Amino acid sequence: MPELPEVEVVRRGLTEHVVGRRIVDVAVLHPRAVRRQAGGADEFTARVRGRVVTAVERRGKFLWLMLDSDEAVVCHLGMSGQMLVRSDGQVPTHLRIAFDLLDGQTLQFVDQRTFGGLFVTEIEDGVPLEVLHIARDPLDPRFDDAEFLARLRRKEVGIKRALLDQTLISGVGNIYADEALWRTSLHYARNSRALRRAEVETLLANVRAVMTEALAQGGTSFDALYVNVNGQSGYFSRSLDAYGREGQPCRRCGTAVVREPFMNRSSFRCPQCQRKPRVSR
DNA sequence: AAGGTCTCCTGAGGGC
DNA sequence: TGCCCTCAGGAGACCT
Repeated sequence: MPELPEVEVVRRGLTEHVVGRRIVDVAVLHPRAVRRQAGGADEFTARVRGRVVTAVERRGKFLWLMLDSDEAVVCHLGMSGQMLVRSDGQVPTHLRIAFDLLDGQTLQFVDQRTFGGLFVTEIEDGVPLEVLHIARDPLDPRFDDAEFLARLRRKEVGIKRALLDQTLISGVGNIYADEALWRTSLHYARNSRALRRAEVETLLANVRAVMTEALAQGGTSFDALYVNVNGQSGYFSRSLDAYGREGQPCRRCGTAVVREPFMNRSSFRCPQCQRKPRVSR
């Protein structure tokens, strides 16, 4: 479950269901799920077993469980990861890691494609070591708009690439990048250096607005891969204006939305409202 | 240094 | 029914 709103839905669910609970045992069922753990599954298990979860935090698409050892279990959901809390004893097909909680519930990391994963690490300044290089996300009150603008001007990069660069601004993925660009009437290839301050401010306001609206609706789910900790889907997909709307009329001007290859995936835009820049300045 | 391309995986859906 | 193709909410490693 990838972008910020979907990860935040999971964070809130975990806060409700696992904070204060003790992890009595943990089983790693697929080694790829802990490939970022030095020492592998044995090390992961040793550092997690017996610990109490004290908080669940997030930066961008990274999520972590704080432990009473002052270490953190960091989680990235990748393309298809889920964190599920259940008490019905069911074992999903792609279960990769299972945490047995003292209260009888099971916390499951389920991941069809195994692009996601978990690892235990140390905390520095409140953030796991491996998350330190990730920028604050736009819903973080300490996100610095002026610094973001300054960094955009220090480079010459297409604006969508910049939105997807987790070291510049975190939490934005392919869906919300396309939605925010549509709302701002910007083409994805607009040069970051040439954007006016007001355009960047409007873009940031739209990133925040679309993510806040999506969060209120439980995130974007196209299928059962993207669900909250109870297995329920969000319903923001019905509110999308650009993403996935190839051939359908732009909700602003009626022109058919186009899909174009971009960074080995797809970008959706209105060819009328989001004109291709003539030159990259 | 920016921007292509490929890779890691599994599964769904379309065309024939 | 099967087979082959393309595609998917991420992201790091190469190459030019």
